[in-house]
Amino acid sequence: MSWTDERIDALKTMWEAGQTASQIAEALGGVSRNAVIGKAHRLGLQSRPSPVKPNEAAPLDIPAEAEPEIVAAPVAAPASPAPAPAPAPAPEPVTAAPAMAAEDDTVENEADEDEDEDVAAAPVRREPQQPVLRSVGPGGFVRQSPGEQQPPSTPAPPRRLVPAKPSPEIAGKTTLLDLNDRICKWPLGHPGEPDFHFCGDKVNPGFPYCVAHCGHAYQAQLPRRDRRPPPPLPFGGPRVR
DNA sequence: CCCTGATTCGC
DNA sequence: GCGAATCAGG
Repeated sequence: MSWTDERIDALKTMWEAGQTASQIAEALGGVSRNAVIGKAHRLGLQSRPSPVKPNEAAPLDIPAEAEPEIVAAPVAAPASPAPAPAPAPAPEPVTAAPAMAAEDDTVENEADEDEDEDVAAAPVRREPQQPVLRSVGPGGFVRQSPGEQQPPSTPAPPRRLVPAKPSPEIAGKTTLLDLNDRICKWPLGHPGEPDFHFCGDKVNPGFPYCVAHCGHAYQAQLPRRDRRPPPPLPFGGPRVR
């Protein structure tokens, strides 16, 4: 399995969204957690708080007390409830699938679609290989253990595979696949919901978000006694169920 | 033990 | 460049 542009892009997005290397590896399929980490580093992606790196304190000069240090605000940073990837797309179904789409990795699509669906209305760009996003609960990830995955013993779908159909609500919105280095990755809505999408505005250069959302994600670090108790609203409020 | 990311180093 | 092996903290 090689690092195609799509896979690299997915890696970047998920890494920046706060997914763990394991989750990313599982979502991409065909790569190990180590491979994801190695690739992320080679790409120069910024390290997220590592359990093993106590953070190298700058031994150089500490006198700069003039400006308030900018830190990522954990409250507003949309790091935790990132889009949870769908089950691993079963990279190489070794069992000869009869007459499947040849070129691309096929999305796992157990939902049987009948043919008369009209998908032409959605101008949303679709990559067949991209894992479908799914999530559970407020801020919770879906971790799928190997045991609960689709048994590979049923790899021969009797029906033709149809690319996952994005919901009508997502039409025209910025989806995961639309993300790149230039557009705001601030999530709107909740992963797994039909209209979950991203801000999509032009980024504040050097940041993953637009100027407005940078204002949410990055806040001046105040002295402790002046801090407000952080409102736990990572994504604009708990999911209503 | 499990998890995590970082790093190394042979390929 | 890639990723398994290894390390080390939680």
